[in-house]
Amino acid sequence: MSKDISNAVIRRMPRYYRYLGDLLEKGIERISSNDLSALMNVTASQIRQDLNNFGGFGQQGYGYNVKSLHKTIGTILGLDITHHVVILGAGNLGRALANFVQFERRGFKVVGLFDVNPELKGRSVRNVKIMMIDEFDGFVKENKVDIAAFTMPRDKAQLMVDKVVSLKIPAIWNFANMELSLPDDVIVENVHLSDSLMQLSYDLAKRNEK
Amino acid sequence: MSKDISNAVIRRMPRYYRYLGDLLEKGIERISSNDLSALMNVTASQIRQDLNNFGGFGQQGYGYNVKSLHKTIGTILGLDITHHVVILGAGNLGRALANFVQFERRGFKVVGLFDVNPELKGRSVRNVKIMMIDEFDGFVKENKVDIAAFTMPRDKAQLMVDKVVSLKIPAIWNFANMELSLPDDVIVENVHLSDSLMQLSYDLAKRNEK
DNA sequence: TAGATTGTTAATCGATTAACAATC
DNA sequence: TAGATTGTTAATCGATTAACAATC
Repeated sequence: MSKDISNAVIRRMPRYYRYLGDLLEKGIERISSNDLSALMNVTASQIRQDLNNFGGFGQQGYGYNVKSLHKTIGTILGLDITHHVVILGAGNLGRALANFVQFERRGFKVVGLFDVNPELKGRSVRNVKIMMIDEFDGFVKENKVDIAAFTMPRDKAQLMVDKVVSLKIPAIWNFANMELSLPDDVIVENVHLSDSLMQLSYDLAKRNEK
Repeated sequence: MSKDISNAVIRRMPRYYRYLGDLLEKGIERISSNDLSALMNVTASQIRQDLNNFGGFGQQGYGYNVKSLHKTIGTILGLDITHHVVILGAGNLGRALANFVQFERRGFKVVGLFDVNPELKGRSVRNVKIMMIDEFDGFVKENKVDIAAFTMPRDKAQLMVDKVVSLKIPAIWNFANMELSLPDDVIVENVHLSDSLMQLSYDLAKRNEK
């Protein structure tokens, strides 16, 4: 039933989810597209269009039930499924991700942390032992792994891509500041911190220009 | 001279910059929009349109000079200007950012790291001492600060927003998993790791559906 | 000069917004 | 029932792609 929903829509879903989560915490039961639009600074029309890609979740004259909409979007995003994550690179960034509490709440379970630095061997982060990278192959063969987070230095990244592909890990969460070349069936989600910084830099430059 | 270039275009500039940097390293002197488009998996038309927003950087019959285009895009993005950054929250993520080498290469200089945890007091990361948050006001009054990176826990974020606004720091690089409510003249660049994870989750769910 | 490739206009495509009938 | 608000169609707007004359 994948009607191929546009990426622009998908990218907005986590934001809806976040806002609905906040409303839920505040104990708000229902909300109209109009009120939500004021809160989120988008048009009510867009909210209704977006949600209707997945089905009619609202009710005329009432609006949307916060709790059930939140849950539904969670399901759409696959947050009710547990994903097993390995983190490749146990430096500050890798450890930050391993400590990231949201992680587990959203169904992402860190099952392994790998590094090349022998000093880190045996240390653990939130009950996950840091292993050496030469144990990686064996580990993946023994354990289900859905996502490999790339937090190693840039120069090790392409090498690990090849490993990940040959081990048939379906998805990569890429923090290495480079474009990974990959077969089409591997899912990649890039977090280019460097690009984000450049955007900030541009905005500052434009501001000063005025 | 800000003709208000569309955000879609701006968001693509860092990627061009990255590719051109790679080409430069490989010693490639010139490239046509056509060759670059094949490399980057976008249309040649889009490349030419994008670049022409800022001026005619190419030459008919020749293409684009890699080195000068790289430099020009760097200037457009404001990478030749030094920005002073404070990191608010010296946990793993804050320390990871402080260690981020790209950072300084792009004109971002970490001038201060702040935390509430007294155990961290006096420790330093890449020659930047960790200070206590109560020293923050004084520090900002003595030093130029352009960007505050928000790497503290979510519940401290809105409090720090108020501080940043009253101290007139122009920009926030936000890693806290929440929407910050801010006056319009404060620049914010959000890095919602949580959203990125959800996107990944969605892609995995869709894949499994097939 | 001939060939290549840009800069730019025009055509197409897709995404957003507006409007309103359906309906709770 | 009357009022509110959705779901959805139609209109608009903006972004991408195609095409080609200009020009190096």
